[in-house]
Amino acid sequence: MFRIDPLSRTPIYEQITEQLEDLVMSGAVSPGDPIPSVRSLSLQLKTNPNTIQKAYSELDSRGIISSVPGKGCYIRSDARQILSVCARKKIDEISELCRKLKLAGISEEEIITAVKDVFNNNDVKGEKK
Amino acid sequence: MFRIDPLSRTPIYEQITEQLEDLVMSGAVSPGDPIPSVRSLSLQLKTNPNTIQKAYSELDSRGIISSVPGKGCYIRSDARQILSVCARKKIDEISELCRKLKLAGISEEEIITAVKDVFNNNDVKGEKK
Amino acid sequence: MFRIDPLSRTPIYEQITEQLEDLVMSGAVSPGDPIPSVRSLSLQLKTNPNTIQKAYSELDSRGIISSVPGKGCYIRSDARQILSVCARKKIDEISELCRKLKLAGISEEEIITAVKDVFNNNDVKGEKK
Amino acid sequence: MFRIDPLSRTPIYEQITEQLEDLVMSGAVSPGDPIPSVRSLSLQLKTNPNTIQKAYSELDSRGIISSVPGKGCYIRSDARQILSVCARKKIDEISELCRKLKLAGISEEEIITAVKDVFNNNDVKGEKK
DNA sequence: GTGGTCTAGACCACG
DNA sequence: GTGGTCTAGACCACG
Repeated sequence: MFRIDPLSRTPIYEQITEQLEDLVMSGAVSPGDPIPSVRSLSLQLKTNPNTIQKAYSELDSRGIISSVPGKGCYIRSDARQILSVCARKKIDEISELCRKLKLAGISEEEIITAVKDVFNNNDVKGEKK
Repeated sequence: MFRIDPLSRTPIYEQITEQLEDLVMSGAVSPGDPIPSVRSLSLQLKTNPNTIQKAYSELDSRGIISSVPGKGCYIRSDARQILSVCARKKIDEISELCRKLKLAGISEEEIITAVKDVFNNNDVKGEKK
Repeated sequence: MFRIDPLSRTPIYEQITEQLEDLVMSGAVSPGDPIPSVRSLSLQLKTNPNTIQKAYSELDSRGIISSVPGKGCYIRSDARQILSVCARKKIDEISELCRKLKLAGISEEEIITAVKDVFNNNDVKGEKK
Repeated sequence: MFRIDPLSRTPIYEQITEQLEDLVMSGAVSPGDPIPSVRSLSLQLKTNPNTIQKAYSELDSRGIISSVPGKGCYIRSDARQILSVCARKKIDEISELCRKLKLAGISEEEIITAVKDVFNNNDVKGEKK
């Protein structure tokens, strides 16, 4: 379910939150679905339980998951909507990157080609067509 | 010349390097131009001189500026070329963001519109049309 | 692992980067190997942690080591290749020294003998034959 | 007589000492020859007189020049011999560089070729044949 | 005045 | 425990 790179620069807890959010958005997990317990996931990923705990707390505070004491964690019903709203903020990030690319002399076409590539292909992350 | 947000999670020294690189790419500063001395900038931004020093060292090692002990720092002649090469990497960042937006159900058109907006307008950073 | 001369004019942090690079090239340390933590090395060498940090940051930005916050630092897989490329620049330094030696009346033979000595013998650094 | 690069990483005073030593070794200046006064050289090179003073003090303490108050500075009679002795130390620097190059997998032949190039050609510094 | 190095010590995020 | 950032303040070489 998760793939962790312990040597990555992005913190492990962040890799987890990011991947779970991706799973929610892609429909791989649905509202109401249970997610692994802190303990089981920490064993599976061979990470410190505190790290998993931090990831789950983060997701909880964002409204993505809900942890029910004694019962476990599950995806909240409005998880997708929340993430959709967040997604729009990423458009601003793209605009900001475009501004820098424009200054660097990169053409509009080159960027649009990159955007279209993502939407035309069912690329797995990082895969070359 | 610089605007620092001491409460941001991006380190102060990184805010400085980023902003100076933007100034170079936008043509606001040109090769050969002097940049503020470590001490004067530290006074102006109310940060520790070491923090400025770290930013300048970073820029020096990247080939953007040249620090001449006893004289000051200035923009290197090939600064723009170096940054242009780096800029291409930002396209990958855009692709990654697009992948997430695609999952979130954002349409290709919406993103392309945002890209075109940047290239069509002479937007000042952060300005709304 | 390291020998520091605090009275040398070459900065402590540079003595460290240089020695670690030598250890990589000599095969004394290998890709994936961990290197001492910032704190432990600072205690061992009786220097300030910031000085070690600076050395490690430098090595990180050169691609020799990778610093993983919360985990430690280790030798990167491509460390040797990077250093091999850098090594070629040292040939220019030798040419420059030769020019001065030529002016000083030192014969070509004498220098070539010195070069051959290094390659023929398994000299430990600084050992006289 | 001197060519100074004010933006170079090597201090101006060191550029001066180095160049004067080269002039002595190449025979361009001879024992007993006068060298420019501090004031005239500082005007000519557009540098701070203190910088010239520092260079001359350095050369004086090494026994290369002698300054006679009220009369000026001149090359000492034993200047060449002193520099010849110093030159031998440069062979050690070459050996040290060779050790690193050996570790980096650079061949003996490649280095010897570089050495021979210097001795076979009357290359001006930095000139390609 | 300029940049560069270093120490001492604090605080942070991460695991 | 780990590395990373930052401040305060000292001292250095260079010009």
